[in-house]
Amino acid sequence: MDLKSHLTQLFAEALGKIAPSQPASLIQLERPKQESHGDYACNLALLLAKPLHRSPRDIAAALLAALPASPNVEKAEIAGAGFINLFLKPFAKQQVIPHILNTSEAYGSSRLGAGKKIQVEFVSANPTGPLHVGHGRGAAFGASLANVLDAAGYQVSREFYVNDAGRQMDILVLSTWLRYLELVGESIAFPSNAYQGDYVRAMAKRIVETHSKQYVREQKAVLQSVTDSQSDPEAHLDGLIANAKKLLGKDYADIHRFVLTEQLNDCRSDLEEFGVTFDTWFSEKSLFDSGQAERAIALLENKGYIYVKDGAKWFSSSKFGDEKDRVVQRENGEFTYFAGDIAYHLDKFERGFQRVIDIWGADHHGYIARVKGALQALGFDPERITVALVQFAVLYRNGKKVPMSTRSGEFVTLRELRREVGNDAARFFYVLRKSDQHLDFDLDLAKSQSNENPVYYVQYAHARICSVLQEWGGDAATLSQADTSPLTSSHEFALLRCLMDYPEIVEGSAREFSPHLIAFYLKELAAEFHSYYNATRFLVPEAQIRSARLALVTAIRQVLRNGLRLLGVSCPEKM
RNA sequence: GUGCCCGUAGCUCAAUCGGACAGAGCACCAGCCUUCUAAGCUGGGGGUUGUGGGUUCGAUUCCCGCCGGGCACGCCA
Repeated sequence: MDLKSHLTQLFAEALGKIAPSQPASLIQLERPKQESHGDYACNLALLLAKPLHRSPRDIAAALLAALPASPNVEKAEIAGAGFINLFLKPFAKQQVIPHILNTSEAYGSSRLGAGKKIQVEFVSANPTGPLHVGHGRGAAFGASLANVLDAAGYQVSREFYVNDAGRQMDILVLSTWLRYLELVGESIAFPSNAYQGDYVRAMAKRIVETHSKQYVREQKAVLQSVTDSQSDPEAHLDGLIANAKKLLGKDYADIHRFVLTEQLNDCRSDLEEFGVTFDTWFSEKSLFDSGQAERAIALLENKGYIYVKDGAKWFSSSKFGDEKDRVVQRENGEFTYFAGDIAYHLDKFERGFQRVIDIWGADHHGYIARVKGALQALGFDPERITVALVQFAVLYRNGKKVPMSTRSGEFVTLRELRREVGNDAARFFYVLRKSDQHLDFDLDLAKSQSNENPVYYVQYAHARICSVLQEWGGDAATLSQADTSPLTSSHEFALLRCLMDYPEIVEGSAREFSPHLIAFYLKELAAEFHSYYNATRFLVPEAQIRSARLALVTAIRQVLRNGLRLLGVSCPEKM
């Protein structure tokens, strides 16, 4: 049993003696901010004041008297309004070192998730161009969160929803085809609202190389009865797309497939290099091809939540907390994106996930109510879906905001960012903020090799420890047997406390879906270590003291490794 | 206009499912390398937590009003 559970048990026994009718679930132990308040504080007396109609300090005194003795507790005292503060014996704190050294990479893992199947869906970018720095944040956040949930004992599945159906893909196909026509000398004015990026030209070039003039069509036919781009740019695009489909026929499907494959491969390798991998790449298009969308809408229809208006089918989402009803099938028979999402979430639950986490860009927040509503209508508990909104990352270069727009081709890609600041800095910076906060990503700061850069600060602590152990030259495996009783300085107690907290940090991070807690914890642990390092020499002649200190720093190194691994950041041994 | 998110030190951000005197980093000032990595450390000044109420033994945290910022309000995806 871990220390905190042991202490909680003590209070449970005391509570049983003085107020047997009160539930033990009331008991909460917290880490006081202030050192003089001990190692753990319990507010049970304050919580009992009202139901017992007694003063908190009275109750605290009774609890204290009923508290069983423990070999781990030095003393317990009443403070403030009625807190009971526990002070641990040094031995109880020092024990964490052999515990960490024995459990190594498993230290911090827990059974909070109890093996439940949980799915984390993230990035899910349109495969219509390179990932940009906004996607990078979703990727870093999602990957870290998935790792944290994994450590917390969930059975985690990482999924990427591929938006391979719909108009944006058609625009990309059209864009590529138009660039292709340019290359083979059959130029048609390139619409300003088509995809402008160089990657489109690159794909066109590949098509020329592999298919020569196979996809050339008569200029006049391409522009046949297409709306003028001046009067209505969007209708202009749609007209061109319609003509492209008609003129290219099966060739259109080939280009579509080629373009999609290219983009997905690019996306996949980009993310892999970033340390972000997925178990499943789920195709939106497959939901429509397989009839799953149709089936999902039919299920809703059977339950009476679908009606027809203006020729379209509507889902009564307003009955489930949405502002208004939403179209699921258009007048022309096509399903909307929303229909796909209903089918997709239904599929998630049918695959047996108890919990589902959707990580979306903040601009999708209006979408939450309708998706949860649809699942509720289908008979599922909407609480099983958690939507984590990730605010946009705004890039700053030379103190100025970098403008971004995918369509205009004016954006900084995730690749460029990674090349510029490195994977480690990018991963760490992205999760250094709560996900629902705007992120100002300062490029100059992230790539500066200075102490302003938190990722180096944490990695540096790790490298320093490696360096010490190398200098020592002994066998680190023997340190788990070391006598840790000499560790009694204030620095050492601060570090022991920090190390003891790690499992709770991981649990809290999992419970609140907040990987940033790991990043903040690591900064704090590194700070405590650097401070200790400067104040204390480890490789001292006295064998007992030396072993104790080396055992401590080795335990610190282990926790730094465990935490950095959750964030997908490397642990260099030299810097 | 309606809905959601956010307002904390000069700047960028924390604050343990309501806890005790609100904490870090940067910037600024003053110090520390003959030692295991100075990408480091030590010390200092910095706050009416946007604002006005309410609930509570206790509020940065929960509720309401106002002010300020962001996002969303399509048979787009």
